[in-house]
Amino acid sequence: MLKQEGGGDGDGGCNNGPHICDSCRAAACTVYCRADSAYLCVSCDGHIHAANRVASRHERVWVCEACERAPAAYLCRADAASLCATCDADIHSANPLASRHHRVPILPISGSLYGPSTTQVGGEEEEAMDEEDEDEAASWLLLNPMKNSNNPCNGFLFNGEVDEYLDLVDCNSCGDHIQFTDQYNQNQQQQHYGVPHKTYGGDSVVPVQQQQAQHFQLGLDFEPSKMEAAYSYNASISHSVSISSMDVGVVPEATMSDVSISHPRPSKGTIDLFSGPPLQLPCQLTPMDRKARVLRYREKKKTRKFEKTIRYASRKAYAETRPRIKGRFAKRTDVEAEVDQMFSTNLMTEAGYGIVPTF
DNA sequence: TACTACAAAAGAGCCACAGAGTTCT
DNA sequence: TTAGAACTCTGTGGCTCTTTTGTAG
Repeated sequence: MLKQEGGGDGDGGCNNGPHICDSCRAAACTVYCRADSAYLCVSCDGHIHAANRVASRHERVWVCEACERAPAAYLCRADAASLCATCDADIHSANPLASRHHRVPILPISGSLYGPSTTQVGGEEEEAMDEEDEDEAASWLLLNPMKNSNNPCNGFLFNGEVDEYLDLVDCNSCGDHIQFTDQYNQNQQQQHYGVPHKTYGGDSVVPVQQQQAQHFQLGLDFEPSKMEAAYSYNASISHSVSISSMDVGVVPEATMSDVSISHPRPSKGTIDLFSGPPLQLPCQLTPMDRKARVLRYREKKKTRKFEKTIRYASRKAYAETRPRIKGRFAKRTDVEAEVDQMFSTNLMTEAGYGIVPTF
């Protein structure tokens, strides 16, 4: 397919952290300039390519939103994400639904990306999408944990419910939720390092998708000094929900990507934040902030997953073989227990380790 | 436009049991 | 202080029921 461009580190891969801006060497890059063969952050790109007319005509492409290490080659409309060839292949070959995502080759962008005179070649769609996303991102992100310091637990909604898409890291200090955050942190650790928190003799812990975990480590530290602490984003949604878009039918169609994230039906007893009068952003955002927010939002949107993770494959196996009455687990009869005993014995023999195989 | 009836979707809860974790002796 | 027993808690999947939302008349 597309040859990996640039490849500053020569790895061309998607397995390390985000590519650092070749100019300031501080922020994560957001665009790749072909003319300069350079990865640039929002700020440096703005400075460099607004310097003169020649520079402003440099063709740039967004950096892959998944790995942040290679120039994007395709735009996935369903995920509203720009992806490099490698990530595109990875993500969209993961399952049949993902493979149906409509993707289009990304066209280079030129001119000023962030000013009012944005002239993107074939970027109108992107721009329109930006607006949509910005609005939505504003809804999602307006409770900025950094800025809204009155309530240390502002990741939680008024009735104590967790808004799972807000950053939870800052809530560690909230005493009422220590138990939750402990669990969260455990899970986070587990996902972060791809190592089970503990190794169990019996229950074989299902390995967390390490590749995905890495994606979450990348974060979107556009302004490391300001944002890193708040947004060292690990995207652990909840203890029973994992976050891969690769192993689930996520956002199957373009419409889904819009519908599913926007205003999920509030469950009983929850407060619908979207139904009230329009909430105001806590402060005026700079274009850079907005861009960063949108990108961060997109990243979350992309990696969001509603399917639960099986932590204990053995329990799953037991549950599946367990007799049921109207969906409920039923007591085993002696005969069933015997048969089950035989079954598990055979399984142990075949597997060789006495551990229920993971799926 | 307001109301009613129905369908669809979503979420909660239930069940038994293996095994991890905690407390007690 | 350590070992073992006893107890408590957690997680697992499929079904049903309830609630909410959307649509048609």
